[in-house]
Amino acid sequence: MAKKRSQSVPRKPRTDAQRNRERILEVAKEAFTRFGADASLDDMARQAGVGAGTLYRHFPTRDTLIEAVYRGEVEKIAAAQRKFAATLPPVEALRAWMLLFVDHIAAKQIIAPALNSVVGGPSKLYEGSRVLIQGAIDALVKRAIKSGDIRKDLDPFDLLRALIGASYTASAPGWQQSARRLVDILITGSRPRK
Amino acid sequence: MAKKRSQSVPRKPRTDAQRNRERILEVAKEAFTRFGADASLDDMARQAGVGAGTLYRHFPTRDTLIEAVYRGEVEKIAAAQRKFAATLPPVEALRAWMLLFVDHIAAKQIIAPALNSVVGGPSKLYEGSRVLIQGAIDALVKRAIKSGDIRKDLDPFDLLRALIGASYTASAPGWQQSARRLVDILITGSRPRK
DNA sequence: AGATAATCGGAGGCTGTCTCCGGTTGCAGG
DNA sequence: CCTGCAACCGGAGACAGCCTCCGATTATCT
Repeated sequence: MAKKRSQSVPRKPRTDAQRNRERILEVAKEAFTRFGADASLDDMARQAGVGAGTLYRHFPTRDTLIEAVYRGEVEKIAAAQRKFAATLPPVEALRAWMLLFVDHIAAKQIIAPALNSVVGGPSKLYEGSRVLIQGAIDALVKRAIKSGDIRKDLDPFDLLRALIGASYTASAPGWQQSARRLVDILITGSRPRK
Repeated sequence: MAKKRSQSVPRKPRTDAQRNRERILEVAKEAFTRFGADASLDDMARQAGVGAGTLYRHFPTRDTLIEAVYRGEVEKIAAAQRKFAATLPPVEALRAWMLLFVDHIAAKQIIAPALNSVVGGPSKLYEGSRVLIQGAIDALVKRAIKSGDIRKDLDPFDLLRALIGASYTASAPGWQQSARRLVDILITGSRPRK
């Protein structure tokens, strides 16, 4: 009775499948940032040297592919929260994180559309990412509230919504300064009424 | 030599053309709000009882159609600015207008994508609307600055960007309260540093 | 009414999405 | 090693939406 994989253990994926999956992800990342969220999937398949069927088996819908591509990005943002919280005073941590958020989002145009669901749209696809992002800003806001720098009744979501707006318009010239100013306004507006 | 329309005067449009144009606009408004910005144009043509060719002659691209549909909405928003400015104190006028903006935008999902260009995206298609919206918020902000309720160095665009974010996420439950809170935060954050 | 110019609308080319399935290839167990 | 099975591969093709083209139709002017 050494090994028996009758049905429970799904068997480890074949190496070629794994390789293909990664090639597709690579190509997709490139394609999405170049052509936006509606780049041709068939093209990506061709460019990754696989058939369309393979692509669609790995990523049944466009959304699953997008999600897979930008999951890494989301994890970076979540990780940054921990770093900022550990090294900066509450308000500065929040500010730094908000700026980073806008930066990263803006860099990858893909994400913006997907974020709709992050903040509560109908699709349940991005649930995992939603949890990460929300957890990050929740922690930062909670900390800033505790230190008395932020109004007690602030809903972190409100800030998130505004940030998404900023990222949507990130193509416009001078958006970086604008984003910085917007973050300032938001933080100022979130301080306790004196 | 009574009338001569050799080439200059373009001749008034045929009544059937006019009628078709309006039917298309009606159907398009409905379709866009129901299915979002990428509803099928061929479907609209069918539903309006015209051929695809007719639709595309009236509105060469999807964007021109969108613009035509939401132009009315934009004009309403611009008009409201004048009303508010005439009847409310500066800050309240600004607040009221911002809320109205989010409301109207949210009602028509179509607009959000189009607004990218309003705030300065690459497309020149929505130039007219951009001018209207920008003029409105400029006037309100300028007035509130003059009355000393708003920081002198505030860029109206910054507010606009945040509002667009709010409208993007307007499908989420409770977005109306969220929008209201966000507007409050923005206004508070825009007051002069004491 | 007749000429003229604009409009109508559907057929059809094109492109992209997604499915289906025969052929192929890696992965155990003998 | 080698054999069988399960999983994977990939391209053909059905389908849908976008947009164009052009013969037939209809309004407008003289």
